[in-house]
Amino acid sequence: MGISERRLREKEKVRTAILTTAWQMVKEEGWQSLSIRKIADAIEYSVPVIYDHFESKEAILMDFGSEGVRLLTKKVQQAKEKFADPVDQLKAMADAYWNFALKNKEYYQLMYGVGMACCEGEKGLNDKEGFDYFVMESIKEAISKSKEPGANVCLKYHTFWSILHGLVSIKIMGNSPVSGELNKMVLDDAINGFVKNLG
Amino acid sequence: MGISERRLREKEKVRTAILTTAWQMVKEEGWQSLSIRKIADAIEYSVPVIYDHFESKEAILMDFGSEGVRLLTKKVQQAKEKFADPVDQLKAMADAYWNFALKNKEYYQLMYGVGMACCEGEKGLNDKEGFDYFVMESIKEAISKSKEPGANVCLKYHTFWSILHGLVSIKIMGNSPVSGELNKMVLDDAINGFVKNLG
DNA sequence: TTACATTTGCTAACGGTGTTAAGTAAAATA
DNA sequence: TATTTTACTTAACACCGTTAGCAAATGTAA
Repeated sequence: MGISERRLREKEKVRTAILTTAWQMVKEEGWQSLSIRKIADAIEYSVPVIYDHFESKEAILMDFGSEGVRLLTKKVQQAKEKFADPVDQLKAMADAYWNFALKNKEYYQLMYGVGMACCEGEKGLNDKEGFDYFVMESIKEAISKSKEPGANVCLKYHTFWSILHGLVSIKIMGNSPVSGELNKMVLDDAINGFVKNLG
Repeated sequence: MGISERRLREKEKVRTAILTTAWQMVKEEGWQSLSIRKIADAIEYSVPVIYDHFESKEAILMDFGSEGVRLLTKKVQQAKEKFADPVDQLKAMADAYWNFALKNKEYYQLMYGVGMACCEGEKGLNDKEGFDYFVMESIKEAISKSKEPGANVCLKYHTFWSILHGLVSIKIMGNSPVSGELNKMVLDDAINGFVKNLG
């Protein structure tokens, strides 16, 4: 009796439809204008059907949030793996982070609440396990080879991340009268300063 | 005939009541739960009265946004004036920025869209004239005394600002498992790195 | 003082939101 | 065939920002 299997498959189809429709809307009109009712309308089901698949609107957002974290982590890891030297790794990871954020503005906004309310308090930046680990690994290695091998790795990681997040946030909010080129220069300048300051 | 004056005064009183009530609500429950209807209820007027004083809800937000910019600029200016050396000025301004943001989380959120939607596109970071000027002045002076007097002031300013904004945003979103102390250390570390990298 | 005009504030609505209770019709099970 | 379960819908609840239309109070002019 593959009936229940078929049913499960069809249920999964609806779930996927919800997510792809929602994503399309967000890409077209931004997070602001995403609504349960519009999704329901687009997938040609009534509103409560959505609540059979997601507990709330926020649950849908969290789904995208996790996806964003996954994608970012992967990109950063791939960038890191291309180099053996820890400083090269840090520079590559910074670049990867920057590229991800600008190519996936909507993900980044949701993940870190840039210009929007995101997964209130609970999640957000927490389960970024992966990014922090990859970066700290490289920092630790770089520090151990430096003049100050006793430097605080966690502190340095936070500095690194702050620089990246600040740059990205400002760029995404789009009020900086600065061109994309200059922005890339700012990134390189900031990361160079960071690396030099490692010792 | 001071009648129209009295009327103007009373109108101003209502306007003030709207703003102080709104601010109190934001302080207590955050920007999310601010609503025109709740304000009307609290000031004991009907809803349309609010539209006699503000064109829209966003106009109220913008009012707070301008106020925030004014306050931040003032704090930064005062911090700068305490020192003559440009590097000391930069450090003092960074501290002032940091302190303002953490003591006035709600203002900062509104001004730069941290964890919320703010004055869409139009304003936001733009009319920050003052902060950018003060910082660039110090940077210019610091650079002229340095080994690389030809460095790009605008680029350096953006690096400076990115570091601050990143740090503040992460702290405000509250997902960093980092104590206030370490955060202050991160700030000092990042600004030190920035200054060293000026040349 | 009367007649008109302006201001002031209200009620009630429009169209939107997330969420849920209650009911129907179809399908699976006994 | 009768009963239970599932899938799905309609309709509501309680909000939201915004605005049209109206009543009462006030100011101005004749």
